[in-house]
Amino acid sequence: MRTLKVPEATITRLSVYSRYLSKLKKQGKITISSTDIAVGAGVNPAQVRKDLSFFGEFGTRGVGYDVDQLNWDILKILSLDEEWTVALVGFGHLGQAVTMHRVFKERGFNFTSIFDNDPNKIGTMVEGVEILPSERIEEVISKNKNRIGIITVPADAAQGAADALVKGGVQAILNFAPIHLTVPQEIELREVDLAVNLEVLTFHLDIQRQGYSRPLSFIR
Amino acid sequence: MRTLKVPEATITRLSVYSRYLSKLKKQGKITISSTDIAVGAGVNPAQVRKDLSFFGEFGTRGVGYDVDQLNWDILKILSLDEEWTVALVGFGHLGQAVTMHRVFKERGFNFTSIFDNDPNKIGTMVEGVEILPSERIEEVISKNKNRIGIITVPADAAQGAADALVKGGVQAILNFAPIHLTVPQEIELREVDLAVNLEVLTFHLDIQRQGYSRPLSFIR
DNA sequence: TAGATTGTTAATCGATTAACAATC
DNA sequence: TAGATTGTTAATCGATTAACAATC
Repeated sequence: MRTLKVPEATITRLSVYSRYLSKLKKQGKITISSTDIAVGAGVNPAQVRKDLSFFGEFGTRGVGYDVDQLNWDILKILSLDEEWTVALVGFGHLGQAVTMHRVFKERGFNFTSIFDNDPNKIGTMVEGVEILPSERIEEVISKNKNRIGIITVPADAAQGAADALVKGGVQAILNFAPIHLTVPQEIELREVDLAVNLEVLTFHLDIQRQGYSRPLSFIR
Repeated sequence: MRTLKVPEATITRLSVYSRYLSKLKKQGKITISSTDIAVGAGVNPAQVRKDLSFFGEFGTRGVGYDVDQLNWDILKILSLDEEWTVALVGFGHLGQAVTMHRVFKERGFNFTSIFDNDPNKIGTMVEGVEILPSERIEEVISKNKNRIGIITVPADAAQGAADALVKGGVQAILNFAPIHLTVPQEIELREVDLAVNLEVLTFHLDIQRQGYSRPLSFIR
């Protein structure tokens, strides 16, 4: 077994490259250079080649990469050559946004378990899936064999949702609630914080007022 | 003027610390150590102290930090001591999720311009704000003096939305569309990619199958 | 004074990028 | 062969963390 040290950032970029390649394919493009991928993804060309080099050789020197082939290779690396069934806890606005999000469908994610505690929502069908109360998370998740859980509940309910998901047997959690969750070591946890991203902007906008200069690395 | 090299990651963590401090304050906690902040934010204690050190000295040796004071100090650093008015383009599920999101209200963000091209939505009021067609972005943004724009339209409409926001005079853009946008250098751009975050999880879950080992830095 | 905890330096660690040989 | 572009090494750059003096 090869042992590689793949940076987390490499994985996120591979996902971006792949989506850009899908788009290029629709446009009928056959081959592409690392420079062009870099432009599409907003990164350095050397970065693109380095990222790919963790997983093998995918291009042809002097020529570039085959758009379709490279896309498939990356999808394979990301394990997107299989179908994934996902559980979602919290069918509020954010939960609805996630389940309906075009990009998740396009990339083969299937929401097979949906939970919410609103009595008006429980029992409702969402694209063939019944909304269930969160007390049934453990039971239903393990029945449906969901390996990934997405949390879109308010902050104060998020840890409870995570605990239930873990009990039900998920191996990975994507948390959108604005709170840091504690999960067992072996569970993959990824936290996406909407407010933080907005607050990084406010920091930068008033940077002159406060007299902090930006590091060179911020300059695009 | 002091010249500091503040890592982008420091800013995101400050935002997380601040939210955790708000929570602690509600719980009646008066002082806190860097170790406890670190636990709440899921980072290293040295990291917390280092992050703060870019901006000054906020604690008392041997004692710790005053919860409320530190929170205000961080809010000041992030420029959250002022009100921010925000423009949103795309009032689909994701746009609704963002405007309704509790955390944005709590942190003082005010959506004063909302755009969507759905004829059924145009003219509708959302908490006192009328939904307008996106051809009016430039005009309305500059009238409302929005400095920040949030993009929650589908990928193929995102660049157009960004261009209009820039023409209207926004200084920062938060992009949720799954595509890399091109904006003038002086515009702060932050891209939050929902699909990417899910695909990082699928990569990790099938890592054994493929035989890639995870770097030590991944181990929590 | 003893114990606790900050603020900061220096070491470590990791990620990005430039450069270039390999090769189509 | 000349031009183009990859794959990879080595250098650079930046971020994290350990350690400890300062000090409450």
